[in-house]
Amino acid sequence: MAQSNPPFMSGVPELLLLRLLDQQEMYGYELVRSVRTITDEAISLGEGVIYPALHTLERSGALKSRRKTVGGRTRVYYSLTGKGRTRLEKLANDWRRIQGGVETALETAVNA
Amino acid sequence: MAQSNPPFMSGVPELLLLRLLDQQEMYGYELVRSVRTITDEAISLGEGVIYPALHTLERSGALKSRRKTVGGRTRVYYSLTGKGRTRLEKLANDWRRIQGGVETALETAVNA
DNA sequence: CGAATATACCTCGAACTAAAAGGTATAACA
DNA sequence: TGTTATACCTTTTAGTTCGAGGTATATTCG
Repeated sequence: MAQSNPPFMSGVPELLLLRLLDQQEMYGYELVRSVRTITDEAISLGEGVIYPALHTLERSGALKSRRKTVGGRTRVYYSLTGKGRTRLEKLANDWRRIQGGVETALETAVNA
Repeated sequence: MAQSNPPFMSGVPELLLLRLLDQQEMYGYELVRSVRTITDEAISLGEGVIYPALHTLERSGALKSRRKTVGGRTRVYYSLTGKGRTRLEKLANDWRRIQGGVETALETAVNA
């Protein structure tokens, strides 16, 4: 019945968001730019990725939010919960494991 | 009309296959185990990923194949073409770029 | 003043990848 | 003889991300 695991490479957008929000609270529109900036332009996530991800993370209890009106515009600021911090640790470890695997593959000569 | 780019993280299975086949010709069933081995168990790709990927790569001209019968069993050996080598370079660069981006994000402190 | 751009939120549909399961067939081993 | 290992393959499903679109207010510039 094809009970599928998530693709092994996925979760990077989530990882980046959690990492950024672990350092300071931010709002969605700000995160769009911050992701691009902090990854040195290597990764660019559109609003169509960021907003749904934030909602999912909040629903899962990894983030909490509060609305704040600044100069007539409403912003939704997100920050990490304890659960979110745990999740961040897990995803960071997963990533490092994958990354190490790929690196080994790219650098190791296959000695038959 | 939603002409979507491939997800930015993808192409790792393809990268691993090209990398392995750049070193020596191999057949599908062998690659299933080699991927697991060379990535130090970090990445495991099933046959449902490997075989379709090989076919796609061959169709695109990155791989060429030859059949070889060994002990009553037919194996399809794949090896890189020039095009495949170019593709490997590209994917390896893409990967390093992404990897660097994530690493920076994980390690950089956000100084407001 | 009016128009264009920037800020800020959001959703929906399509595209793409990868996972799992299932299917065939031969050989080896117990 | 039956089970496990080798070796190929496809199809279905699930999951993620992408792009396009939609709303609304503020600012900037001609």
